[in-house]
Amino acid sequence: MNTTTILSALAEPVRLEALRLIWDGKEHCVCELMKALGASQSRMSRHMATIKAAGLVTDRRDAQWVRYRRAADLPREVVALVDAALALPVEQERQVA
Amino acid sequence: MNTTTILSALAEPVRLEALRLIWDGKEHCVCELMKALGASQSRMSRHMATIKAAGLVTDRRDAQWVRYRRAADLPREVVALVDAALALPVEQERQVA
DNA sequence: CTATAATATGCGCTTATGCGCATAAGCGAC
DNA sequence: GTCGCTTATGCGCATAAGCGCATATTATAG
Repeated sequence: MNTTTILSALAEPVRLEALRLIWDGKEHCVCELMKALGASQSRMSRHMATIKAAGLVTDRRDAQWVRYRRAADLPREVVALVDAALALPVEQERQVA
Repeated sequence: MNTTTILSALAEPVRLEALRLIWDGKEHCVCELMKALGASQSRMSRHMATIKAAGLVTDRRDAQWVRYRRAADLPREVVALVDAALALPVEQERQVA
């Protein structure tokens, strides 16, 4: 459990919005998240890897899908941090034009 | 008020520890912080600028010192976030040898 | 004025981050 | 085996972040 790693994982709009979706405790595949957030496949996959490396989610192979879900038994301090981050205003992605 | 900017400001050990010191509401000069955290002068100065840009602290000239203090009237969601971040374990800086 | 102290900043450098593209890998259906 | 779908990853590139060094800036004291 690494404080900076967790905070860095939160400090990116796509990752934070992915966490918002995942925070419901249900399973979400990468394809769902990438569509919901408008991210490319590789981009989404790597962001999920970052969130997973921070320990905030777990993943599970299910046929051709990988199901991500909120990690169980997270320390309450970590849950409080993520909750607090999700309480901040949503950010829009920078548009190109 | 920018969510990612705030989270990025927290996602660095020296900045987070500086915030811990500053979070007491009292004024702290850069020289105090750099000594307390073992950071060089320019490093500390820039980190404080980052925290200030995120809106978490304000500064004030006082003779040759610049006094930083926790920003007043922060939205309660932001205060909750910083509190939650400060509740996580302190990180030690990577030592060279 | 000079000297000293505290802080900010321009510069160059190194490293980290984020991205798309292409491809590999995993899995089910056939 | 092949095909199709989903996900991960190697690669190259562009940009951002972080740092030290030196110097500029701001202020006090004498």
